[in-house]
Amino acid sequence: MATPQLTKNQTLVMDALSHSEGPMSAYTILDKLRDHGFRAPLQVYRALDKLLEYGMVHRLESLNAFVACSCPHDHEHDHGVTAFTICEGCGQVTEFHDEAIEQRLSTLTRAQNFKTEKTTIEIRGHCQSCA
Amino acid sequence: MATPQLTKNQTLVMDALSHSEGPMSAYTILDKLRDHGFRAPLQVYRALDKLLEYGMVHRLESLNAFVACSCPHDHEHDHGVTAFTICEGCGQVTEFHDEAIEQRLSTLTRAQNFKTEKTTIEIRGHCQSCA
DNA sequence: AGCAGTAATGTAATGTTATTACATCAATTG
DNA sequence: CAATTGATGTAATAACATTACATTACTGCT
Repeated sequence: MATPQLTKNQTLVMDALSHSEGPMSAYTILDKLRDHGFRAPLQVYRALDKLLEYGMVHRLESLNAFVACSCPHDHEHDHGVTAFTICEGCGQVTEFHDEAIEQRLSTLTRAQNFKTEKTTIEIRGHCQSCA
Repeated sequence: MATPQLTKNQTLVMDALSHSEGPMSAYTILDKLRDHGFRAPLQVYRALDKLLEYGMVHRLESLNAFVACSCPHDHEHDHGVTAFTICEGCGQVTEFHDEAIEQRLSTLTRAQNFKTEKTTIEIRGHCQSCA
């Protein structure tokens, strides 16, 4: 998917996430952007929907929070399954991709004739520094 | 972990989940149990916390909902990583376990010196019937 | 320029999920 | 039986997300 030109609100939300150390909730983003004219949650959620669609942002289901995609390159092609380690101590989130896991999940879902649309893999624990 | 004797509220919540076709939200459980004297969300959440701890119930992060564990036997030992396919059509949830994925995740987290506490794997899509 | 159609935005209200705080009751034990 | 601990009851509030509707901005066409 080619990354389209972002709108004003999308750009603001993307910048907020990019400059953040870790994941942010929609309401945290909202608060960060009040100075830029944001007033309501929907402004954030609408921007996030698009950014998720473009693959520039990921949603962390177990945190109800969002992070900028850590892949440096553009988002023109799908990166397959994305997985995360999430440190309970410092909040650090590390994104990774693994072909072997992807293959294995594919085999398993295929065996049930299940058509995968989105895969969530989130590992909660403690990072090296916080262990 | 040995499964302890369940309290009244825990039993009610467990029964509600066991007899349900699919996952239920905490508030749906609450509504089902009003006739049995439930009045407040906390009664449900407290019971769920224990049932999760005992491994008798799983939380589906991507749905904010809960399902009874499908393992038939008691819950005295850990089953390692649990994964789910979740059909967007009919809501059917299938629990599965795979040693290969577990091993691979273990290798990957070990490489970052990450100490895993809980792993979430949820695959959204469509089941054979709903494809 | 004028117009129509579409995408983006603004705002309010509401719906859904989860937790905090505090009081009470019940079972166990020394 | 006092003391502790675990379970429960209740109210209030916090946190996360969506619906509905009005308005504005952009695009393409004549």
